[in-house]
Amino acid sequence: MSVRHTAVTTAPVLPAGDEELVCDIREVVQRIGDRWSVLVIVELAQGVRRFRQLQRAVPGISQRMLTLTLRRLERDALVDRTVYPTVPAQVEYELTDTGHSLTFVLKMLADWGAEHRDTVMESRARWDAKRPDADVHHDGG
Amino acid sequence: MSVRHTAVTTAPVLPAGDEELVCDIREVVQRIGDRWSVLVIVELAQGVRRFRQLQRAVPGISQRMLTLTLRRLERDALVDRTVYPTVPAQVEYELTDTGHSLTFVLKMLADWGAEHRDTVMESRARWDAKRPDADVHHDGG
DNA sequence: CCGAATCCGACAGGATACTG
DNA sequence: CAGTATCCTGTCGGATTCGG
Repeated sequence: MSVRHTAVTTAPVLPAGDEELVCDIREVVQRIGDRWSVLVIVELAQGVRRFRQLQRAVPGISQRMLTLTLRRLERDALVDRTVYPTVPAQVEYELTDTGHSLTFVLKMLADWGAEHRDTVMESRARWDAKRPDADVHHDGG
Repeated sequence: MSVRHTAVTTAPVLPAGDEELVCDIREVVQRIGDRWSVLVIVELAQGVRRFRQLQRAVPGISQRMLTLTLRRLERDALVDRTVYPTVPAQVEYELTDTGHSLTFVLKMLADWGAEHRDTVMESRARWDAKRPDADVHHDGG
């Protein structure tokens, strides 16, 4: 049950002075760092979904944000949108190959999160207990 | 130059109905999805850094945001903070083992970004050309 | 069913000035 | 050097309403 096998035992993963690399990370994180993109991608990773289906599968998302999120994903070639000219209209969304390739990365994130959640949570609790008045989460309240 | 070797050829990476997994992804992405955390982590991946060193290494970050970012990272046990009672004060920041383990994940993100940046950018350009008036990036302008 | 348009609140984050 | 405190703005995202 040791955790150390994930700790640093080898070379620096992120080489110094590689601005492009830093830039790439930033772009990706910023892209999927919004409130809903990841949740929509994960749901679409299961297969083709229609609009209402997605809205039900992602609790709390508004119509507006679902639309916006899907448009952005479509714009970035992560999601394909197919309109069937039925009445009423019917639209299907599915991940592109690029979008699917992202799910591998998301899996890595999930694994890291699962492995270190306890450590993070405990540290967080200790920090909050020691500094009850400091509010670092957002602006200085 | 085919890109298909990264496409989906195997099983679904993200199993259906795994709420915990989804939750883990969200937490991680939300945590490092802010404007500065990744940049600070990448810089600290090079080694121990002092406050001013970090500020110079991360162009554009304000004192306020550097402080906030470092506090949050410290709170989550991703960064260690060491104060030397010299005059003037001197403080050193370094990644914890947990923090270092995150750099592996960031490397994955960087690799994905590097590999798919062209695809995304081209799609984005095409989308914008086709819908010049639609502004999906933020609120409806 | 699938959206677009409008209004509005909350918060992240920048600029600046001040402290130890 | 290493922060803190205050003010202010831009942007994200929710609620609601209307259209195809």
